[in-house]
Amino acid sequence: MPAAEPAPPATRWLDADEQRVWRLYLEATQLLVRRLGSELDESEHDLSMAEYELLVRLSEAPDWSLRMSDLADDLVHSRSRLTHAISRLEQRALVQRRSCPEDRRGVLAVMTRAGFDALAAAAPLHVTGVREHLFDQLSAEDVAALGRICGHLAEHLR
Amino acid sequence: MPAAEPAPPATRWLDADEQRVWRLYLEATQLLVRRLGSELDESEHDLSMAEYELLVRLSEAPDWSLRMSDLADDLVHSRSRLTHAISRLEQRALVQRRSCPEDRRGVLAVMTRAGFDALAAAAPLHVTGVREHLFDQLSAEDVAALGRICGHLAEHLR
DNA sequence: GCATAATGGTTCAACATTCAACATTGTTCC
DNA sequence: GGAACAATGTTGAATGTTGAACCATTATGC
Repeated sequence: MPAAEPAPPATRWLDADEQRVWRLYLEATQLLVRRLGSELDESEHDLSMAEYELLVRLSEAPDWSLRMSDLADDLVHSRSRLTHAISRLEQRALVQRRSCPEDRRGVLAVMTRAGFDALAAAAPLHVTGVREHLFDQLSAEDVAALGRICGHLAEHLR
Repeated sequence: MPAAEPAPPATRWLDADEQRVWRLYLEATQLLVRRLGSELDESEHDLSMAEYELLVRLSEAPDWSLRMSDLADDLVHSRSRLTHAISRLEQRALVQRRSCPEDRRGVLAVMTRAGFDALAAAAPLHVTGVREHLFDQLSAEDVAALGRICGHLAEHLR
């Protein structure tokens, strides 16, 4: 007689409340990024939210430059996605590629002056959106809770 | 003399703490959906997370059927996106289209038995992921807070 | 040293999403 | 009843994303 499969542990289903929270989380997140995205889109600034975030990271880095893979990890993007995104920004002269001195496999993404200007031009609109649609909707306690929660989740998932 | 432009209200920038929360929120969310997506992807179940969510909504609807636009709104997807997604699922016979009796503009998406089976097969894995990566990481208070927070945000954005 | 493995990044093709244009049906209001 | 308008879905093209295969370089083990 063949050995029986070990019984898989019973699934711990979500109760009604957990389902509600999970769906609200997905819905709120989708609505938020869609709203911020369309506000940017309808403006004269020709940046997507992903491009905005990318330029923000570069703007904070020494020499406005970061290794491709660091940037990808920061943004939680695949390597491939970052390659394409940087190529598009490079076409538009908002970013340049430079080879990395220490590691000849490496590539540095360097924001140009034009990149900085584009970021600076879009920043007021975008930040206003984040404030209006996120922080203005929440009490100080809830903002603190959101930080704590996302910190836990990110730490677990990283 | 031409009238001066009214001065735009000064941007209320994010302070360091708000920036931290905002980035953690984006990072945690990306990490979470990426993780859940890849767990589904690596399994034998041939469903993306978006397809899973779509089938879930249908599974809860009377007759396993919903109007296209209701489904799109539920999922916070564009009409076009839903059209394409349903077409792909229809190719795979997991969903069917039927015309809507009351409104001849309308189209009903109806889940098939095969669709239900695919959903049921994938559910234990996916639900286990949501529990493990989300609910198991948070205290009961934080889960409640997350629900409250996302409820506020969604209500404001809807 | 040299073979092997691991890392960094790009490429290509498949796939998914968006946007604008369109066709059809419903609604409003005169 | 008919004209304008709104709502529902679809289409096709452009764009963005993914995952696997790939090349070049660096690290590791013997």
